[in-house]
Amino acid sequence: MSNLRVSNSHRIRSVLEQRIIDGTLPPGTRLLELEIAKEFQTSQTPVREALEALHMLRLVESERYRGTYVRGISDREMEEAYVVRGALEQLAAELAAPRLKGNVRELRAILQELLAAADMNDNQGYVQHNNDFHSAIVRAADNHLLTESWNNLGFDLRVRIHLNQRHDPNLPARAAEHIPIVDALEQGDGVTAGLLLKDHANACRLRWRQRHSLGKEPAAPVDDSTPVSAAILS
Amino acid sequence: MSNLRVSNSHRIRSVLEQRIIDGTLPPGTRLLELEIAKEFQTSQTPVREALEALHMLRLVESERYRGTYVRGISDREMEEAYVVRGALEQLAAELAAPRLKGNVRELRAILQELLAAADMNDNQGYVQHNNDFHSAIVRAADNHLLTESWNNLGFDLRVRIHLNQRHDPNLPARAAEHIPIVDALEQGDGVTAGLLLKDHANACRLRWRQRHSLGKEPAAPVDDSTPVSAAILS
DNA sequence: TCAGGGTTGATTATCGATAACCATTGAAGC
DNA sequence: GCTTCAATGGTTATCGATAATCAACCCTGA
Repeated sequence: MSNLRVSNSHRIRSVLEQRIIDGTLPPGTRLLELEIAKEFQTSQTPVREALEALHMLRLVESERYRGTYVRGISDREMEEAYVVRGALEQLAAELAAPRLKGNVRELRAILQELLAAADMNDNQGYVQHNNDFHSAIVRAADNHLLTESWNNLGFDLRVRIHLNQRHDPNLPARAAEHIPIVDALEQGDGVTAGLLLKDHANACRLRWRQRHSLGKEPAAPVDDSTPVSAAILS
Repeated sequence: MSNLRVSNSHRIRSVLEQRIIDGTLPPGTRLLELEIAKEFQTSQTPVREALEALHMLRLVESERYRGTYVRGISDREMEEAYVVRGALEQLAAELAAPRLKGNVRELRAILQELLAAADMNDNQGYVQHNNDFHSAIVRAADNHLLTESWNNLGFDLRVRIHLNQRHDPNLPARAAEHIPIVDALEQGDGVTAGLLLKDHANACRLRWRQRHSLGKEPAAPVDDSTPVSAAILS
């Protein structure tokens, strides 16, 4: 094999990941190790490693001696992810505020791109910049485990998967929710920024529910606690 | 090979994990695939899978073509973990409260064992029941992703690793902190329980700092925000 | 003495083949 | 017809060997 800078397993992982995201491999699709190995002109070994990695990303499921399948992401799981994300980002804002006080140049730049993408109704761009925005705040918190936990939610993956199905009809309004967050961080007010981020995640969750599980499962609300920030900001 | 109910890779993973935890394999130890394979009478393949799993647990580090090493857990990482744990458990309490209201029999049972272990100064038991306690609350939140994020912190592992070095000198006092948490949950007051859990994590973090990095790194505080619950409970 | 570059030993990454395993099927017994 | 169980086909789990890669060492020439 020629000079390979990335391992075979990594290459296979990337391709399969992309296919799952763009819907080429819909949920339920069976992933046969030898079949994939044949396609990528490799042996079974790197395929197994790639599948294991996808398993960690929760993109596939596997059963011993039974095989590996593409995993669907349920509306319920999506809602759960929003709830956890809200809590993690609230914490991130509180930790990041001292560092970002008077130093939000990068954040504002991302915000501009986000707003521009929203105005042009550019979904792809919106998702990208939105992820950059939240990621930047989390990284600014300077807590490696927090960053890793946030990444492990695989939120970008989830969103990109579902984006190929249905997307938010009103991107500009959604993008505008990010403005006061930057303002609060610029002033070093982490508590307010945190509450705004939490509310933002919750709002996204509710919009998600409206668009997908229209009125479904009202018996088991995931998190309908009162948005505390409403009172603070009024 | 005889009738194996668990895979070789899983068996190897468990043994190595235990050795890392109990200090048989101290941080920095190099893990040679073929050497381990020889010891476990297997080929390199299941060893590789085991090492990959340990890598996901952040117990080892590996570099391409360079090998795998046992990873140390720094005091800083330990503090980071406490901060994230506090946020996740605060959320867990809020979500779990409706479910646990008037239904904390299991929690109280665990609490009794926890208090008993603390009184007997039984470290092993304390760690076990303490983990059960927090785990029970997280599971009661009925949010799979939250549970997984919490598990991914690998808190039990971290504590068990460091437990073999130095442990909390006053277990009963620490155990007693759990009592008001159960009380709040029994009344369905998730907000209070959440704040108590957050404070509890923070207190653990500060005790940790006192015992380990005595007065070190005062320049970069991880999270010294005021414990909000103090005001609420007064 | 020292810098550069090829060589070697050690180790991981990958391979192709085999063993272990599960679900299904179909025949035999009831 | 229904149940039981052994044979079968398809797939994963594991194997032992080879290729790829890296770091350290040893030359060589200045």
